[in-house]
Amino acid sequence: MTEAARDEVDRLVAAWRRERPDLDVQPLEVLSRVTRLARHLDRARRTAFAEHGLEPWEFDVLSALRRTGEPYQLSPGQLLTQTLVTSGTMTNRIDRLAAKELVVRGPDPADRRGVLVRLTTAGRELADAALAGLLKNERELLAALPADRLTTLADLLRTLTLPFDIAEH
Amino acid sequence: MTEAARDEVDRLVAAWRRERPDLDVQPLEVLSRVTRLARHLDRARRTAFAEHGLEPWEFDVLSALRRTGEPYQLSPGQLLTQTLVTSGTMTNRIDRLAAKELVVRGPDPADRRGVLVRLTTAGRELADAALAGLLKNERELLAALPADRLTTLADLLRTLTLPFDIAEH
DNA sequence: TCCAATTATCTCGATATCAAGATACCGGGA
DNA sequence: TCCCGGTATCTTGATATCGAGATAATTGGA
Repeated sequence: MTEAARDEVDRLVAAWRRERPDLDVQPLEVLSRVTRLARHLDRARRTAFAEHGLEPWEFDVLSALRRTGEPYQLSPGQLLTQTLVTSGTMTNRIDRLAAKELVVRGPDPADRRGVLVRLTTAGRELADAALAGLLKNERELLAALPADRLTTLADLLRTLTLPFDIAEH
Repeated sequence: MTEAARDEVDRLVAAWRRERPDLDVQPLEVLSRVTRLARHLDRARRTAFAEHGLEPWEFDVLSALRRTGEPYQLSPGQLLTQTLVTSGTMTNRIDRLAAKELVVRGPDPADRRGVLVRLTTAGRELADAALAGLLKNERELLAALPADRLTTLADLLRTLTLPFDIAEH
């Protein structure tokens, strides 16, 4: 640990230790980094998707449908739990994606309250192209760590996300 | 690995492996978890801060000023780099915090283009109270991991955030 | 069969955010 | 001294998001 560079969170934590030496601010070492990294990732993704004329939120929805497999359809409610947005937001998103003809909305034959959102061919192709670009981009961001360290990191993060994912059934 | 529970990202990755076995989706194991965890954290923080009548964005700004130490003031530009928002957003935030008399805006004696944002006494007290609540809350979220694992996690995350923090000087 | 509680989706108003451009000021060089 | 690129902040217009409530259909029990 002789010459590892300090990041913004190191500075943040040092500042708190100086100002509030009475508090244990260790949680920030992990959680502030998670928040800040997510923010940076958002920006990086925005640029990556722009090559395909897509916004991050559009990819969120299209990719959820794409990885479901044939016939590439889900209810708005299922899309909610995967994308962590509210129902009003999802309605709005589906409207806009339908206007671009990347998805179509159809009735659910089994439940007349329900709706099924299905990927069009154009939507599927776009999702596939954008995914390839995303993975290429993210692989570069992760190149700083060897594969076994990435596995460790993924495992540690899973421990933290698990309670949330269980809480929502 | 006999009975560890699967989280939402495990399902997501499994779905991609089934649909696109030709792609290496390992990056998602790390980065999707970061994004989703950040989202969950946002919500948890929102609830924690609500006890003090604060929004997360308000704490972002107040805490940056608080940890700077006496006289608790920074320029809008310095606040930008710490909170990762755009300048228009920061102007708006300062306006609203000033309206609630949690900060005051004053001229920078050394640069007439500049502005200095300073915490009021009410702002400082609120920041201190909210920080204590935040740490209590986040410690619970991290209780699932022992201290040495948290250190490992923080180190791994630092490796990923470092390039971003360096890029912006 | 009927009713109440639950579920699924959508509507609407308020608001925070971003991107791009405007304004004002600084500092160095000719 | 004058200019000019660079810097600091603010303004504006467009837009995505949230939260709360509305609507409609389902389910299970009396």
